[in-house]
Amino acid sequence: MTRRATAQDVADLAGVSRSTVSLVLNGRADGNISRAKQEAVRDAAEQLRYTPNAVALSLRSKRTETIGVLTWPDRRHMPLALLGAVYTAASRAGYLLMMVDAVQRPGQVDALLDRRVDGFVVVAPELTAFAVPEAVASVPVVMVNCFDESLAASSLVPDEVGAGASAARLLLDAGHRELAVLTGDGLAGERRVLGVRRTAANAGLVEPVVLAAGHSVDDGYAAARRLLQSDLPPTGFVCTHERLALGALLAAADLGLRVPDDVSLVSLDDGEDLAGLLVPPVGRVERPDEVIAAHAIELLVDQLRHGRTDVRRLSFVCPVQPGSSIGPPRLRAAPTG
Amino acid sequence: MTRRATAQDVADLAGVSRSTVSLVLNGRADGNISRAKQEAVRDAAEQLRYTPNAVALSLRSKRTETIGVLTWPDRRHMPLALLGAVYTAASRAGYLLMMVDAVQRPGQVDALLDRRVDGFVVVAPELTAFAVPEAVASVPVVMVNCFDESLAASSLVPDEVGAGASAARLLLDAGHRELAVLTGDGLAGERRVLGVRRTAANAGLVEPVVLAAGHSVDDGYAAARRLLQSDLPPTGFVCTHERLALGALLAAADLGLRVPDDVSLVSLDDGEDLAGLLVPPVGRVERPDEVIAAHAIELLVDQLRHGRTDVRRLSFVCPVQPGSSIGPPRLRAAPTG
DNA sequence: CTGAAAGCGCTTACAG
DNA sequence: CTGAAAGCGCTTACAG
Repeated sequence: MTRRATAQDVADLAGVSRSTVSLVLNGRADGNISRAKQEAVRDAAEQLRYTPNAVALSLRSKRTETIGVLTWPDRRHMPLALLGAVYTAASRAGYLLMMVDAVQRPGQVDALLDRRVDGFVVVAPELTAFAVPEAVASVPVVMVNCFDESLAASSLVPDEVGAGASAARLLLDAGHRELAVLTGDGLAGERRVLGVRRTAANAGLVEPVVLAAGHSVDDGYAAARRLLQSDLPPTGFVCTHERLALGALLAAADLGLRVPDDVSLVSLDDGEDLAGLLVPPVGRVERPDEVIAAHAIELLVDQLRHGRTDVRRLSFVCPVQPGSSIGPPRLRAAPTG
Repeated sequence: MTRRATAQDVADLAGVSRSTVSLVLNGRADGNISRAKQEAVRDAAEQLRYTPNAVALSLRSKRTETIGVLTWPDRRHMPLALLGAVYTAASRAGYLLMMVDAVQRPGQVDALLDRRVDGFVVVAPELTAFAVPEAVASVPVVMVNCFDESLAASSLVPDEVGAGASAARLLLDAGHRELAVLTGDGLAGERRVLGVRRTAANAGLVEPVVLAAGHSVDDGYAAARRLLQSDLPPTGFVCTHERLALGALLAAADLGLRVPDDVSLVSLDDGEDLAGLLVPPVGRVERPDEVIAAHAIELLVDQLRHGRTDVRRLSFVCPVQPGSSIGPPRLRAAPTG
C-alpha cells in the first residue's frame, strides 16, 4: 500500500533533474549526460524500483498499449480457444487485453473507448455477421470469426465450406457411401453442411441425411440414436460441432455399437476442445485458432504501430486431425425385397 | 479515426471555461453556474459526444476503476466459470478487468501494476496454495480458489471436504455400500477424497477403493473399466472431477452396463460444466462459482471504495445437484465360496 | 456566478 | 552537458 516512486523521486535521489532521469532511462543519454550522472540515475531507479507510471505515459503518448476485445457467448460457450490464442499473440506483441461482453454489456464498449484502448479485436464464438458499434470504428478494428460487410475492417474467418468438405472426405476415403450430418443452426453449421453436400455430390453419393439436431450433447444423442435405429442407418456421421459428436458417441455405446467398428464418426471443431479427448478420440477437422489469432494480432499491430491500413479478408484452411473413430464401413446385409 | 472531443472543445463551443464544463458535467453546478450556461454546456457536450478521457481522469484521481486478474491454466483448463463470474460481478460494480497468465507470463503482472490497476483478484483453476508476488500486495488483493498463508489477503475457497462428503452421501442415500473414488492429483482431489472416506467410515462402510486415475477422459475411462471388470466391482463411483466422470460413463457404456441401472455415478465439479450435459446427466456436487466470485468482488470493492481492510478467510458450501446417474445398487449374486 | 491556476507523472523540444 | 518549460486532459481549490 506504499506510494510508488516517480521520476521526481529518482531525480531527487540521484541529484539531477526529471528530464535527465527520463533521458537516461529511455536510452537517449549518449553524448548528452555524463557517465557519472547516468550511473547515479540508474542506481537511484533501481534502489527505488522505479518504473514509469503507464497512465501518465498514456496521457502523453495517446497510446495505452492495450487492445479492447469484444466478444460474447453463444448457446454453447465463449470462444475460449480463440480468446486464449488472441491473448498469447497480443502478449507477445506487448499488449494487454481488456475484454468485454459486447452483447450482454454493450455499455462497457464505451468504457473501453473512454480508456483509450489502441484498437479492437472482435472475437465471435461461431462464424457470424456482426455489426460493429459505430464508435468502435474510430480506432483500428480486426474481426475474428466474424465480419461486418459495411465496415472497412479486416476480417479473418475459417474456411467452413472447406472444413465440411474435408470432414466428408475423411469418411469417403475410408469407404463410406451413406453419410449422415448432425448439425445445429447458424452460419458455420450451414457452410459446413454445404461442404459435406458438395463433396458427397461430387463423389456421386446419395444425398446425405442432414439432421438439424441442436446444440447440446443430448441433442446429438437423440438424433444419432434415431438414425442408428432406422431401417437403413448411415455408416458414417459428420457432426458439425463437438457436443453433437459426444452425444453420438454416447448413443452408439448405448446401442451396443462400437466406434469405429460399427459406425464411424467425424467432428468439426467449434473450439470446445472436446472431440479429441474422447474415447476413442474422434477424428476431426480443426479450426486453426492459433493461426487465425496470430494473423489477426499481426494485422492489428501493423495498423497500430506502423499505420498500415489495408483491409484484408482472410479465409483459413482447417486442418484435418485423424482419429480412431474412423474405420471402413461395416458390411451390411443387402436389403431384402 | 477522428480525434475525440475534450472538455476544452466543449468549453469553446459553449463559450465558457473548462472549469465550468467540469462543474456542470459532474453535477456540481447547482447555485454556481447559471441555468443558461448549464444548458449551453450540456448541449455542447451532447453535440460533440463528449465523454471524459479516462486516462486523464485516472492520472488525477489515482484510480483506474480497473481490476487486475491473475490466473493460469492447470492441465485441464482455465478456471473459466470462475473468471466469467468474476467478470460479471466486477462489471456490475463498474470495474473493467485486465487478465494475465501469472504463471506463463509473470512479467505482465508488472505491466498491470504500471497501469495502476486498483486491486487484484487471483483466480486458481483448482484449489491450491499460491505465492502472490510481493509487488502485487501493494494494492488490495483477494484470492479465489487459492490462498497465501503468508499474506494478509482475503481468501475464498470451496469446502472441498464437505463436497466430497456430499458426493458420498448421494450414493449412500441411494443404498450403495461399495464405493469407488476416481481422482486426479492436487489439493482439491485430496480433500474431496478425504470427505468421501470420512463419510464412508462414519456410515460403517468398507473402505472405498480410491484410484489415482489422472486428469483426462481417457484416464477415467481406463480406471473405471478396470474396476468394473474386477471380481467385485463397486456399485457406485465418485469422480473428483468431470473428465473422469465422462470417462467412466463411456467405459460403462462400452461394457454394456447401464447408468444408473447397473452402476451409479457422481461427479464433483471442477468448473468444466461437463457432467450436467451428459446422457444421462451426472449427479454432482457443484462448486458455487457465482457465489464465490460475487463475494470476492464485494470484498475487494469494499476495500477499494470504502477502505475497509479486514481479512476474511471464507469457505463455501458446495450444493448438491441431483442427476439421473444415481439409482439403487444393482443386486449382485452372493459371492461363491 | 465564473475564470485562471495548480497539479496528477510523464517526455520532448528548447534554452543556456 | 543539463535544467526549466510546455503540454497530454482532467478536476478542484482559489480568486475575483
